[in-house]
Amino acid sequence: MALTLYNTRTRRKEAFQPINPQRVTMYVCGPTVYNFIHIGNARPAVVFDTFYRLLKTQYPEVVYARNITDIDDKIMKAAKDNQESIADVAERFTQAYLEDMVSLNTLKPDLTPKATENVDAMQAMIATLIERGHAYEAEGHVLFAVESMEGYGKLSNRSLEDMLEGARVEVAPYKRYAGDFVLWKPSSNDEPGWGSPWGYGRPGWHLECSAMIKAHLGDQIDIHGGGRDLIFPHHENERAQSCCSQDSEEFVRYWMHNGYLNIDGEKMSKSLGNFRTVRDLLGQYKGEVLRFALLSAQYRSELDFSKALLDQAKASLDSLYTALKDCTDIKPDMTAPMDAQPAYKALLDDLNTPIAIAELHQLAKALNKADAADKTALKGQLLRCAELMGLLQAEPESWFKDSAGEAGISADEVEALIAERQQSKLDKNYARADEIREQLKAQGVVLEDSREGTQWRRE
RNA sequence: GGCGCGGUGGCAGAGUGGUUAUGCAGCGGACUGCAACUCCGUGUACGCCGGUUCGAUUCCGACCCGCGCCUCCA
Repeated sequence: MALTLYNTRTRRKEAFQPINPQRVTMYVCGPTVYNFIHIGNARPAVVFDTFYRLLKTQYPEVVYARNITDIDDKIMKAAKDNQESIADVAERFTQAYLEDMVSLNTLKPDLTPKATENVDAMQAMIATLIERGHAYEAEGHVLFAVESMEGYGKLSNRSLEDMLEGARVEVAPYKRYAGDFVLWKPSSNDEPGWGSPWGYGRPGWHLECSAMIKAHLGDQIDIHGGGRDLIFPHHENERAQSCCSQDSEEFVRYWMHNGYLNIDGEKMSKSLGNFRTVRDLLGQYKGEVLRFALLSAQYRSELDFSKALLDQAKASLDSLYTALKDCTDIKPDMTAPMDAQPAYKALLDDLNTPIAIAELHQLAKALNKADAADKTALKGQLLRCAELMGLLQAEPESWFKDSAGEAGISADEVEALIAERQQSKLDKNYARADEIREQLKAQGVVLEDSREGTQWRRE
């Protein structure tokens, strides 16, 4: 089965052909740790995690790196505002991020490089760029000279003239050319920094990814991912740094960018302030619900974030888990080949998760209707297809009985009321039985009677 | 000003030059003490106007509307 994906650089879908089929490399831009991540930040984490899972089914080794930007002016500001050290702020939000990633059921990347641990590699790259005539020093800064690179702007599909025409930024006086960007900038004594041939200072934002890719993955990688808003300037500049510091026209084979998460039709962003943190949402919804919602649209599309979206995600998962709950005693066959699975094929086509999810529903429906003999295979197919998307990995029992956020009525209390209701039913006291049903319903607990007894679940 | 994306049934969201997913919600039915779950049935929607075509939601052109990047941002 061939994997195809949309390459931002060429602006079309291409068959995926890794540089080395024995070892596929993928780098995704992680967070700048100055705050909790918002649900929009979670989208690339979930999308590329799914892509990572998919790649692992096709290649013997996949090396996935997702960085942590732990030195940045925004972190410095947060530290100042909170009267905390920069290291403490970075550490605190790094831990929070990793916890959020666990809640969203993302696999741990193979590498999680931190900017502050790779300053040497960054300085080495700066030195090379200066040596090769692509960078220059000015007033304590080192700047990348964009005019020195043929093809600058190729990734984001824009020309230097066009960019400057619409420019809304003031041009620093020490720049030779308005579009030049910072590789190294000076720090004052009370600011964090490192000694360097260009003075005490700190790296520019774009540099860390270039340097860490080179240091940890090599001169060329297969896939580089991130949100659409990183295409320019971040990835354009990364490309400039990497390509110009070595003799290669491209250092990334496939650039992949996810679309925005919107709120009321507008991009969710920290600067607009219209965001919801993952942390906050986890108080009301399980991580799997958030994950499902993020995968309910194809990754390049915009996705409108709303309560309705999450409620629908929850309802869909309830329906899928119901199918699993009803065959808890069936041992799934997890060995059948995946190649023919429609859900798998859909994912191989540029990660078409909406179709893959639709196929999950088809499998669940087939499972509900199947004879006992067929359930083993169908349950296995459902679980394996879902696993590719990081879904349906919980026990149905806990899915339905664990509460999402604040604990409501306890399981023991529910069981006690069910017992009382059972007795009421035996006594033909249906009024009391219905009263208990209503009482539990009001507390978010639904009862389901069957021949085998009464089951319950939280809504 | 430059570059780019999108407008699909009540909502979400795929897809296709002709047989028009999927989920949620709704409606009818089976099942049920009641209910839930499940199952069965039920919805010809593709912004507007032209063009190409035997046939367009799908291709081409104009238009309208929304959004994004060009500044930190996933």
